[in-house]
Amino acid sequence: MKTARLSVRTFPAPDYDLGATLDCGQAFRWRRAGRGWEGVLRGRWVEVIQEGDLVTAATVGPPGNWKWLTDYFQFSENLADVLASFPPDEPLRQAAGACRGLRLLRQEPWECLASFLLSSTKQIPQIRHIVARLCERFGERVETPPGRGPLWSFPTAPALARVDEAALRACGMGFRARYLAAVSRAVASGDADLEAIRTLSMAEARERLMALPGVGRKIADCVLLFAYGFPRAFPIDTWVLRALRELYFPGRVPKAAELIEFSESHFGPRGGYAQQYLFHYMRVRAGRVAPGGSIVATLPRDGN
DNA sequence: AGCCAGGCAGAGA
DNA sequence: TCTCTGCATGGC
Repeated sequence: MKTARLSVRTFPAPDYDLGATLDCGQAFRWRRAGRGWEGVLRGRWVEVIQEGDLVTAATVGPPGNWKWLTDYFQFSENLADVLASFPPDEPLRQAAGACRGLRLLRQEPWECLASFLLSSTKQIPQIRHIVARLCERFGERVETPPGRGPLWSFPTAPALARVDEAALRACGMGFRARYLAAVSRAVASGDADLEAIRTLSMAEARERLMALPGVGRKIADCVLLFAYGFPRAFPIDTWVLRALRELYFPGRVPKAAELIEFSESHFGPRGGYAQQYLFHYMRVRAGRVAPGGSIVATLPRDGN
């Protein structure tokens, strides 16, 4: 048996809280591994460890130019610019203070779409569990270093299109199986072209996504933000809904349409980032998640 | 035991 | 255009 060859590289990652970023509910496949995290990117096992302003990544086999990894983690995004783009209101000041270093990833559209299809009225740990079973049963085994894993790639759309709906349901996804089966077939057949969506405006891209069964405004906005990188996409889920109501409209209950309008006009060109800060802030406040992975304490404090 | 979870779609008003 | 409800499953 040939021994896997490990490739290692360190990247500068200032103002980056890797733990919070991987654990905040935008991606569902990362798990703690010793001092770091391990997961699968583009069918490839990856481990990432943060030490201060540096993130060291390890993978198996030739890594090429590592673009597949740097695109995903968006290390070169300047967080100070993002925070400076936020409106200077008190809720966001609190959220930014509580979630230092929280980042948006840039995920692959298919995995992101399929994962959020499974997310409706599910708690984040439950989504992780369903996705893990889906990968284990229908993904491809990924090469891992000795003593690590096993891990599987996220199953492709054609792979899931071949699976019986009952087998999907057996992963614990309940009524969402019908949607996942239908969307898998649409993507596998080419009726839905996830790559072509990259070239569209946000409104057009949202329209295409919402045409898929089981994809409404919220799931579409998650994919627009987390996969396609539309910076103003602002998914409003139950947590963000509560944040908007409690923090921005105390004392009355605005309707959904008014909140959507507010979210589009108030939060600026990086509204999606603001949304993720509010989301994470609410969950931290409620004790649903640690403020930032175990690593947050090693982040540099630059005063104020 | 009953309520809620990173919602959506269809029905009825 | 709106509000209401059923949908599977699991955690608390």
